[in-house]
Amino acid sequence: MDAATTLKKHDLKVTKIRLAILDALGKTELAKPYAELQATLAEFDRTTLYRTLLALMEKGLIHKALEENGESYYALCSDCSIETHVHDHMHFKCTTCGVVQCLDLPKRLKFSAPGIHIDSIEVVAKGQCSNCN
Amino acid sequence: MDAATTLKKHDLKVTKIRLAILDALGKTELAKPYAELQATLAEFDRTTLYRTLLALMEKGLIHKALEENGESYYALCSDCSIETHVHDHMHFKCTTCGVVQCLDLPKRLKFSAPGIHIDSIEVVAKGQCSNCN
DNA sequence: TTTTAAATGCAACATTGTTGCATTTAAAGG
DNA sequence: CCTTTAAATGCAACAATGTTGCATTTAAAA
Repeated sequence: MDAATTLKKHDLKVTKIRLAILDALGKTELAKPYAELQATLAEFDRTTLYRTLLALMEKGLIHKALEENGESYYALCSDCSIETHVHDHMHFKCTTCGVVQCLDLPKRLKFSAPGIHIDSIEVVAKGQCSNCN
Repeated sequence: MDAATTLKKHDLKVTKIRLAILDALGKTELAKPYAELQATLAEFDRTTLYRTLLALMEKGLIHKALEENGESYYALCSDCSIETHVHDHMHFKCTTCGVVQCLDLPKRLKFSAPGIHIDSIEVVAKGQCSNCN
């Protein structure tokens, strides 16, 4: 499914910056840092970028994969095309080259603690990617 | 062990703001958001707070428990008194009242993925705390 | 083609991060 | 208890990102 169709399916108008963001994130399976997105999309006002990222996140087309030292990394949702918005994956950051990617989790994690009710779990792993080790 | 002794053991001079930060974080087992720390420690310059938090993190007395929407939550390290700096715990945020706390993990987590080498894993869970459910 | 709600661009301001530098201070040594 | 000095602090300044209001433009429905 192309980006324009995806946007329409999520009740979002097809606009230039929305196509550009999906294109920028869609070229690889990797998460992109905000600064890189802003540089790539420098032709647009940064307020528009800010609001567009919010809109795409709200509709479940993209997600914030990692937030580290004030820098946010964004990635496409692998399940863009379906209704429910689940994340059966973890986020991995290579501490050598800096890439951030989404990895599948073999099974859904379960944790528990007395008295608390857990709705969602996020996992962030750090180490060396296949290019760096 | 009191805060002054803890500072000395980690080669940090005993200063007013360092004692104040350890005191602010030490009253409970909960992580405190940066804004709250800054308000509590308003008598100090925010640059000093910034550099002091860095110093305390570098020496392993405190850690950043969570970073969410640009807000960082800080907490004491439970193993302040020992040499090695390990975190066999997860971070939990109550989506109702907003509290962030460190919870023990029953066992050390292990993940693997083809081609990559994982050094560390962080887990962030969200849900309702014991007061809110 | 017309209409209009939504999207965009621009201005403005808040918060946090970050560095340089002059001043103050903790604490070691005499 | 003093002197000394490396470290800590406060202040100024700037960068990056988050956030809102409002006027203008535009996607897409009628």
